Amino acid sequence: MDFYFQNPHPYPYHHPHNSVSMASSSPEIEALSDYLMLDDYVDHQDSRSSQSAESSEKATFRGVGPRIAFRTKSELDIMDDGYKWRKYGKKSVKSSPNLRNYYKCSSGGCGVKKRVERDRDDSSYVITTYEGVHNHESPFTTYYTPISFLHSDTFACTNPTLQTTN
DNA sequence: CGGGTTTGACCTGCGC
DNA sequence: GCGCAGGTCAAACCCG
Repeated sequence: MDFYFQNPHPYPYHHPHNSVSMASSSPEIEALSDYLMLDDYVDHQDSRSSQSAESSEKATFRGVGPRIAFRTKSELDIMDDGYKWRKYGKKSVKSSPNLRNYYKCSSGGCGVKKRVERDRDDSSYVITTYEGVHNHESPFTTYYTPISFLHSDTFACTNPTLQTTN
């Protein structure tokens, strides 16, 4: 897998009770460390995955949209990002001693998936990988619209396909 | 009873 | 072709 770090992350983590992108008041979430940009064409850089086991994670996860991965220091395996997710699988993968969980967006017609696993090097971190673009607003935005969030330079979304407002 | 989780089986791609 | 590894399915189960 090829990915690289960037900060700040563009994905709309805007849940007030689990606001990873902002100063965290939650004891479980101490700090956001990184987000990872996964891209099929980015193969010129191997900033982190020096193990061959990582690169053996091949294109089986390729699919229907952009992939974004977050690396978050959290004791919680799943983080409420405002969307409803339904777990559909769990696997132990060779590249990590930890289990990997598979989720789909439970909204009808929305095929966005995410994987959640613990960092193989530091199990206090959780790696969450999103694939695809939601074809609907977050249920959360019905009563909380992160307009200022999306318009701020700090949290500007660099990937237009990820913007939740349209 | 409806929706989410669990979990083993199944599918698919890839390397040998 | 075979085996391995990762991803998905789906029936059983759980819980509010």
